[in-house]
Amino acid sequence: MRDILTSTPIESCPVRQILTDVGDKWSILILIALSGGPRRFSALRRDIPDISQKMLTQTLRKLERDGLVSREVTPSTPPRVDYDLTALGASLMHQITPLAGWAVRHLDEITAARRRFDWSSTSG
Amino acid sequence: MRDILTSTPIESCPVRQILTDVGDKWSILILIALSGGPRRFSALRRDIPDISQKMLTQTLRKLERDGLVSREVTPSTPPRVDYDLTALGASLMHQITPLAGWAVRHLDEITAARRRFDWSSTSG
DNA sequence: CAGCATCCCGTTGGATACTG
DNA sequence: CAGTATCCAACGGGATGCTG
Repeated sequence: MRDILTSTPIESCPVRQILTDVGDKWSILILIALSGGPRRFSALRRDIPDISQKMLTQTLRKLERDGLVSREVTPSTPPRVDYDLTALGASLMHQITPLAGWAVRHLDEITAARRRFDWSSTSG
Repeated sequence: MRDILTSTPIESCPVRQILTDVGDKWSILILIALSGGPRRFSALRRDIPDISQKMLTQTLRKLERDGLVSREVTPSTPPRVDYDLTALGASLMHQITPLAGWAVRHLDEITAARRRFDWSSTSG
């Protein structure tokens, strides 16, 4: 597996592509919110209280561009926009879920490792 | 699942923690390189030609701090440092591998979606 | 309601030079 | 060989104000 690193340009490493894609500040939170079912723009804002309107729009556009999220506009007044996971997005979430499980199970371990590291840097 | 978004502070979402951790520019590439077995600093530089020495050091330190990578110094002249996955790091990679498989299988689909999106933005 | 446009700052990461 | 230190450019992302 190691040879894929040198044999291909960095950018084309598929694992890296999706991790940098979904590894930004808001993408997974949006995907998690949408995995509960379709959701309007304003509903997503309530789901993720800390996100700014700019970043929600921007991240949704990116996810739509990647084919992970669908966007359906109802041109009423006021306008209404529904977002949903595509089949591709849902299949990605099926991969993320076990990873989430791992994260939950091992978060304490990571936190403990950090404490040990910071401690032995400070004192010993 | 959606309620974990509002019921907890953003930072404590475990999925997000590991994704922002491993989602930076170099972490996974290093973890992939190390999943082939222990590796010296200079060997890692060769495995990942584009990485700067600064970022290799920095990222290795972070991974070590998180308990994902071990660092063993042999104080000879010239010095020798061996890096390896810890048990925790290896178990994380067991989660990443299926995700990598997904990425490889669906990369074309994502690329196609992007082309469609960019095309319909430009013209029609 | 669901955006877009602008300004601005903090962080990430690259280039380069030096060291035990 | 395996780092550390410094400087600097680029990008991500927050705050604010305006619009169909």
